[in-house]
Amino acid sequence: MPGQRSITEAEKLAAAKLGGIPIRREQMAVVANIYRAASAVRQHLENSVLRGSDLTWTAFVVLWVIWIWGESETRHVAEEAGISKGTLTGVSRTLEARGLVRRAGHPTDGRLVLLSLTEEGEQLMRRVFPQFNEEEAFVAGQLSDEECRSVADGLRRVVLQVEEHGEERRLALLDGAEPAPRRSGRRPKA
Amino acid sequence: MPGQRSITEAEKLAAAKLGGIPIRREQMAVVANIYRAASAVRQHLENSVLRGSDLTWTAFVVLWVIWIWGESETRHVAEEAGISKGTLTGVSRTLEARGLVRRAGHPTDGRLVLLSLTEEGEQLMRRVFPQFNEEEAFVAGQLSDEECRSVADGLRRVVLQVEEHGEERRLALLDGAEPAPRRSGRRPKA
DNA sequence: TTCGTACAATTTGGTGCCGAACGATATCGT
DNA sequence: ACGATATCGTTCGGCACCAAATTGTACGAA
Repeated sequence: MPGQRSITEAEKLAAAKLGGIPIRREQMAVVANIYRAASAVRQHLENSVLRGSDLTWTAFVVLWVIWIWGESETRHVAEEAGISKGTLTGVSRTLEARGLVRRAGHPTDGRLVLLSLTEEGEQLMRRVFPQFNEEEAFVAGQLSDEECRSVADGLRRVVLQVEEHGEERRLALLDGAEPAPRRSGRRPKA
Repeated sequence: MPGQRSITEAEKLAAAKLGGIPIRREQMAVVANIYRAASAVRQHLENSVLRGSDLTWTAFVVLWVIWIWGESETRHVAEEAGISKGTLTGVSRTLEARGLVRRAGHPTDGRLVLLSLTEEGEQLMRRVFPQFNEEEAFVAGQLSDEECRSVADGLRRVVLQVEEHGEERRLALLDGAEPAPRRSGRRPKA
């Protein structure tokens, strides 16, 4: 994890490198710390409670979504879990092979697949989630309940900003230019 | 990205599933939103400024660290960038192949490798970082400067909590038991 | 009926990324 | 000197993960 040589020092150095071009310091700090915190939290949870049950972060999130919302269509699960449909196909099949998840076709629409927890999956979540939540409490241990609410609210506003205006913003930035291909992944046919 | 069916509803459902076992709601919300925000921000930045320069998030972070701190030993870069040493080996070699990074042996300690930016790498950062920072400002657009500081401070406390007490906490949780192997990755020899 | 279009999940190609094992170098104790 | 030990960076095995291509199902229009 980050050595935290202090972000404000980094800002000064960045400013120097740019020869006076102004930097949005607060916004830079918030983004940097969002990412640091996410890595730290994920790593802590994986290495404490999740590994004990042989679950990756993503696998746990998927189980959690199905647990909470009940039997759901895969595209909804993928969106809620924040992963692509393709990734979910693999993860859900792994979980099915381990007997934690059931995959069933939709009764009337043959295109859909419904995911639900098996009894074993339910038991797992009843056992693991309290431990998970306990560690969530640990990582947030330096924040009061009120501070947690405040931070969570600020982050929610960031998520909403990207969800509501991100696409439009990206289009404006490109301004007609082709979207620039991704380096990795399957190459476009054309 | 997440459909945000509302976290408070999720809490109620989770509470119901646990039959009255109490949940640390605020802490749960803060962790969930840290992760949602991190994904949203990363995705937005990758799909706007980074793809235009054919950089992944990780590659950019690595370049940024070297740019800010100057020629550095790889283990420091890895820690600061929040990735493992093994990952850095691959990333830095890719960047070297693209002419953005130089890799040099340490003059007196033969085990070390020093990373620095080439002139081309410097130019790239002078060009890309302002765009990057502009998008950082965009994603934080719904927060005032003061709110940014407050959120960043809260997140910093989370990071510090994990850095300072995470290891000890994990050991206490295991309480003597073997650390439980990871599902993926190379198998232990024993 | 039979297209064509829309939309579902899956397959595929390729990088990201972690952590155990490994090989090379440095350092300390004797 | 010289082996034991620590500490680099690298290699390697394997899942995560995205986005394009593909395959399969549904459904309205001709």
